[in-house]
Formats: sequence, structure tokens, C-alpha cells
Amino acid sequence: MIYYETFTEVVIFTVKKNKIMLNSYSSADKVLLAVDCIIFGFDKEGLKILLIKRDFEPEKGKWSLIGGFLKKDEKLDSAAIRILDRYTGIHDIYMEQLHAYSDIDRDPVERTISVAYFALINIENHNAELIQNYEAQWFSVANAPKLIFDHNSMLRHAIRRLRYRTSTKPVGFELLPEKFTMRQLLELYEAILSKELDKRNFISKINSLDILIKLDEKDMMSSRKGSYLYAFDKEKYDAKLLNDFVLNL
Amino acid sequence: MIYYETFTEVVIFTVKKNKIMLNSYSSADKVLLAVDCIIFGFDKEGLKILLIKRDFEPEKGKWSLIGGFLKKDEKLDSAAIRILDRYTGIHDIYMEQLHAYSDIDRDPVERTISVAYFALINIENHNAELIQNYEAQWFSVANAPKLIFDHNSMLRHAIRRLRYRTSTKPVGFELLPEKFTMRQLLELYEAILSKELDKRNFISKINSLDILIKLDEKDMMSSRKGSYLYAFDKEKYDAKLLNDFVLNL
DNA sequence: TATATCAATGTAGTTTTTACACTTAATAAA
DNA sequence: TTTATTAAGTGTAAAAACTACATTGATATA
Repeated sequence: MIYYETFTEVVIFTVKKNKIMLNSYSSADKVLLAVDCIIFGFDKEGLKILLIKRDFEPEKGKWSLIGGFLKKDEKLDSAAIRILDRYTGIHDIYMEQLHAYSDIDRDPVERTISVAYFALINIENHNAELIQNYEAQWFSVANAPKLIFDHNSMLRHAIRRLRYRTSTKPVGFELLPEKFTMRQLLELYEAILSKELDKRNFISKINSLDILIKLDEKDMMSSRKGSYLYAFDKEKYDAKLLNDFVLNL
Repeated sequence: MIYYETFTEVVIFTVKKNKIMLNSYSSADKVLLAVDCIIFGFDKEGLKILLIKRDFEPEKGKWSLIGGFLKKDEKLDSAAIRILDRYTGIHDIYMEQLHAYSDIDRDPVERTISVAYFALINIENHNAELIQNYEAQWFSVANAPKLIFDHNSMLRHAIRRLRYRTSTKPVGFELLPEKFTMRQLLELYEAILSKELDKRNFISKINSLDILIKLDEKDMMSSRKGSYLYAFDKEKYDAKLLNDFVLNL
């Protein structure tokens, strides 16, 4: 076993059959790596996030993002998927890495770096199981409670990213049921961007993307006349992505 | 010392004076956390990145981003600043966290998660010391060499982010000397976006931002007529940032 | 059958973006 | 000193995108 100080780091290596084998980066510190998920949902009341009540000290009883630790042989994306599944039973949804948070004392228990992910799920599809099986609860994004550690900061970043994503990806469709009305879509975008949008302009911009299928079916819940249901055309969207997607609302 | 399995994680805690003190998250794995820097520069030849030749196995002799390991009591931003300073002697420059890379075998020596940062520096200001004191070397972004590990992928992401940043921040000014001509600025943006821009439209868009100071001085190097030098007005820019910056080129 | 409610739809005015070419200033060469 | 050369500097018209805005249509309920 030989120590060798390079310009970069001290490394430990052995020589086997004339081949140098590095065994570790000896001088480097190892740290805990957490993954926290900002899970957005949408229903008729607006844009929501899913939180859990922390059940141990410190900060017991406070609201928290859903999180967990990265395992040794797991990549971050997989950890985020695993953690979300464990708390919600949900998988196969849109997730995106947000940012790594590393303030020294962000977690008072132990030095922990956290990589935040945000996810988009559709509440109606999952709500029943979620509330029954897990201690998670939906909160309106607009008046989210005080969260532990730096989770409020993560949430703010996630909202900013989500707003930006609306112009880049058809994120809206991730948050809605498979069939939805134009009004629902409009209200979703209004909730995300937290501004009012002109209905006619919105519809023509959405239509100009050419990624919606107008169904023959109507939703008769919302009005006497009934409003047509739409579905998202994944194929057209995938084709479109190649030439970049831009949507200015 | 008591073990307690919560819904989230196994934790270890002690009870002191009726207060529960958590000591660690026992079940979680610790990992090495690296920071890699994509350092962009610009000169008359175009957009460049700074690379170093790795001087130990594996991948000895291959080109690599500048990187290092996070220390125990250091946050990621600080590590990025430290590492950049160590390799280039440069500090006080624009840096931004890019993404965390965590493929299991991305570093064959040992499991390492890397958080990539990108930085913008102005070559002319720093080149001499940089080349003399360190083994770093500038490469044209357009034909960068094959890099170790997943560094090419980091570079691709960084370029994408840099392109987006042009519409959000006046990144250009970070890459130019204090005084610069409109032509230099134009060529920089052309290099970043890798597309041709119309000179007159570019100038009027830049001017409409109202963050440039036209100096009385001319650069006589580039032409017989000479071209006016400009400087970046940080104060106006800072004021402007409050109402969001948008620049569509 | 009258009324109330929300869905659906098009256009004109304004702003923004694009495409495009000639004149000017300074210097070097004749 | 005249002429030639080179890149700098400048404006406008056409096209495209965006905004603001109001009436009619379908149906359930009174």
C-alpha cells in the first residue's frame, strides 16, 4: 500500500502485475447525502405540496419535505424514486433534480448534504391510497407551513424552477388527470405562474403547440353546456421536443 | 445510547437532562463528494474551457475538469471557490452550481458523487499566471478533447446552462475584459449561442438593457476608424435585476 | 319557455422582432 | 496630399407575435 500526493489529492494505491490500482481517495472526507422531494400536486383548490410530519427529534412534529438518505449503491435519481415510492406508493412520474444544499449546519443532527428533487403528480389519481397508507398531507403552496431545516428554501427554488419549466416542458399535463378540460389546464397554469391568464389567448397558445387531442367526450360537471375533454398526445410531444419547446404564457 | 427506528431512518440518540439529543443517522451510508468545475473563458479565438492533465492513474494523462473533494466543514460553494483558486489563483468570479452526478461507477476508484459548478473568467486578465503556475490549459469548447469519467457530459450540460443564462444574466460581461468593444461582445454571444447574430439588432437589444457605459476611449487595434470601448455598469445592472432580466438574442 | 351559467370562438391594434445597406472615421499607401 | 482600405456606426420597413376584448351557444333549472 503506497501513499502518493498528487497535485489533486492524496490517493492510496497498490501495484498488481505492473498495473497501478487505486483503492481510495484517502484524504477525502465522507459525508451523508440526503435526498428531499418537493412533490407538487394540483386539484380544484390549487397547487399543492405533499408534506409529512416529522416523527422524531429534533423538530419532531414539524412539517417536512419527504426525504431519505442515499444508499451506497444507488444513484441520486434512483434514491429520489425510491423515497417517493416509499412514502406515497407512487412511481413513474416526472422528477427532476433541483439543487444540492450544503450549508454546514443545515441539519443539526449531523453534517448532511441534501440533493433536492421535485416531482409532479396528479392528486386525484393517488390521493386515496396516499392519505390512507401514509402520514403525508397536502398543503396549499401559497400558504405552506414553516418547514424544518432549509426546506422552505428548497420549496421556493422548486416553485421558481417549476415556473420556468412551464415554458420548456408541458409540465401541466403531469399534474392533471388523463382527461381534462381547458379550464382545468388554464387554472393549473395560473396556479403555477400565480397570475391570471387570458382564456382565449391561453387556448390558442396551447393549441398552437399541437400536442393536445380533443376528445368527443364532455365533462358535464362544471357547466350546463359541458366542456370538451382533452388528452395529452405524448407522441406528438416527443416528436416536438426534438426542435425545442417554447411556450410563453 | 438508544436505537429507534422511525418511519424514515434509524437514528441514534441520547437523553440528556430530559432533552433528546440526536447523535447520528446510523443506518445511512456516507459517500465521497467531489466538486468539478467547468471553467469557461473567451478570447479572440472563441469560447474556451480550462482543463488539466490528470497526473495519476487511472486515466493518467487524460484531460479532466478541475476538481477536488468537499471537506467535512465546507459547503459546496466554498469548495468550488477553493478548488478554482487552488488551480488558477482566481477568485471573485461568477460561479453557479450545475448538477449532481451520481452514476455508481462514474469514478472507477471509489464511489464518488460529484457536484459540478461552472465558472466564467476572463482569459486575458488571468492567462499569464495561469499557464505559468499551473498545469491547466485552455481548449476550444467546439473541439474539446475526450475527458475522463462523465466530464464530457458535465461540459455539455454546462454549455446548455450557459446558453440559457445569456437570457437571464449578463454573463457576457464576466468573460470580457473590463473595457470591451461591441464587436467583442457580439462575438462572445455568437460563440456561446453558436449562431450568427445580426450586428445592428444585437447592438440595439444590448443598448435597450441600459447596463452599458460608452467610454470616451477607442480601441484602435481592430480597425482604422477605431471602435468605442464600453464598460459594464454594475449598479444599473443590480438595480435592473430586481425586475428580472430578459434578453432574447 | 324564460333564465342563468359556463363554454366556445375571432379580430383589430399594438408591440416586438427581423431583415437589410449605406455612410463615416481613421489610417496606410501611393 | 490624395486615394484606397477597413471596420464602425447607424435606421427603417415588413413580418410576426402578443394583447385586449365581447358575443353567441348549449343545457339545466325555475
